[in-house]
Amino acid sequence: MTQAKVKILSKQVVKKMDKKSEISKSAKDAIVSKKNVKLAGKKSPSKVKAQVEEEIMLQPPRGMRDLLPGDQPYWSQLRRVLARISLEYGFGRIDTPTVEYSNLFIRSIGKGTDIVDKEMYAFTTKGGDRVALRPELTAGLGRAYIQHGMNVLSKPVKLFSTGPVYRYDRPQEGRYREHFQANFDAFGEQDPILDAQLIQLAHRVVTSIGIKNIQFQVNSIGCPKCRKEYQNLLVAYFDSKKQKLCLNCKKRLETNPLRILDCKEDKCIQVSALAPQSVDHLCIECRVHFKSLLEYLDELDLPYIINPSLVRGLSYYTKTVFEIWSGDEEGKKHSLGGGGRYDHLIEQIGGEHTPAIGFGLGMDRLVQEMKRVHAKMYIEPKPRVFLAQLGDMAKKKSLNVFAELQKNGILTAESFGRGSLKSQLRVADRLGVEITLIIGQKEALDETVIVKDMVSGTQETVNHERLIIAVKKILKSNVVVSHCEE
RNA sequence: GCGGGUAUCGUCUAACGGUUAAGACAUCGGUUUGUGGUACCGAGAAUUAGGGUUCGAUUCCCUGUACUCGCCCCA
Repeated sequence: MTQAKVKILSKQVVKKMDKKSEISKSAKDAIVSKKNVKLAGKKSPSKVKAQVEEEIMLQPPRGMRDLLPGDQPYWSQLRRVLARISLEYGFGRIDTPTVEYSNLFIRSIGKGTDIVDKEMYAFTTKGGDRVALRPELTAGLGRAYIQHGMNVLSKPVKLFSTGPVYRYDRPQEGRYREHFQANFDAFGEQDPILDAQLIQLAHRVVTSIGIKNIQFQVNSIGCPKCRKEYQNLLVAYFDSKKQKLCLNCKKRLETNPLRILDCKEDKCIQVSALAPQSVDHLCIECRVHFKSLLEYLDELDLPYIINPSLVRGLSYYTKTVFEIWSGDEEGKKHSLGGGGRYDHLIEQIGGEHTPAIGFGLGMDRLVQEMKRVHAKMYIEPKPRVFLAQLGDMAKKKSLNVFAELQKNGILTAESFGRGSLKSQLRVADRLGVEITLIIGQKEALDETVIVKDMVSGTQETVNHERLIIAVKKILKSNVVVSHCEE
């Protein structure tokens, strides 16, 4: 942002604030309440906070949240696992923009889906482009695949990506308007062994972060050819039972009849139970594909069930679809991710025919599960040395001493803003460091440092040049703390 | 988008319609000027916002907001 812009902006803010405070002042005067008497002479910070909150919003927009330092060990652990496994399975990392043209999503995910019709963060830019915050990762990956001519690479082209995705949904536990997904996609291979391999990969990720009690649900929704025939059958069936369906499903009969199978209304479940199932109406090719996938899965010994009503909300899927669920002690199920084959997506958005398969994992939900099962997590290395300073001259020296320690690989904590040695030692003690280095007026003049062993309480004064060696010597004699807790 | 529940210091919890809105934990400072723990002392810190009922509202009613649960949908 240019300086001029900043100036204009801050002017506007000031103006706005003046206006607001005027309003609130007059409103308060009008009331002449006892509360004001109470407030007289005492500036209530809460009122100030409320006012600021109103003006600049001390909260992110709905459905957005902060991932605080306390959460980060879980996220680090998850990212490490993802990075390792993507490498093992030969997936190359790719990052695509958060914003794409709206049409990309409309063409790929499909009109009539909730994601596109109701949940997209779509807007028009100043330049008049119709764009949207990505509601999922696959569309952007497909676009990048075509744009960069990845079809010339040796197949399958395996891509791994993580990042935020956006859906204008009603927030709930484990559901946010901005959430993070990890996506694995393989382009250019139609063999069902890929389907099985991706499910295996998903299983490895989920179990590697310590989540147990996983179940895969798989289904085949066929190719455009057999699905069309099946869909006709289904529509005919539901049409005959139309009066027994819920209002929503009556509409779905026109727009997206497959989704009726997914409806949670009792009466619809009853009707769906007797409906023709997609697995019974697959064409030969799709049936063979599904059958061999199941054979691979049996071979892998993965916990899976066939769920004939599994449909998924994105219309680009063909043949294989699957979801990953975890269950807790109370029998509640949590959806962790899902995916499937999308053999026609690439040509739908302008590429050559490219069979492909992929899946997404909800990282927020994985973290949630990690917390629930108390999964082991990555422990950041803790500083084992504290640097304390006393007096102006020492304070000036301390920055350089600090930098020197870090350069030598000695992770050091400090609290330079504090004045008294007492309060600094208190911090050092709380941090549980093994050594505290003290520089006072005298030491600053003599070019020395006091090295205090926090365990024994003994201390010695050493010359500047010998500082690093002396510190390392004490650290080495102490028991080395493991960085990763098992 | 629809329905239910909840809302007090940073966190967790108190307060028959009348209290200076209390406590614990956490934070910061101090207990003689250059040494940690404990203890002790002190400080800052809240009624989600706006209306209404009432002599008087944290408490009762309405509206907004946020969170939360279920639905819808999804990861």
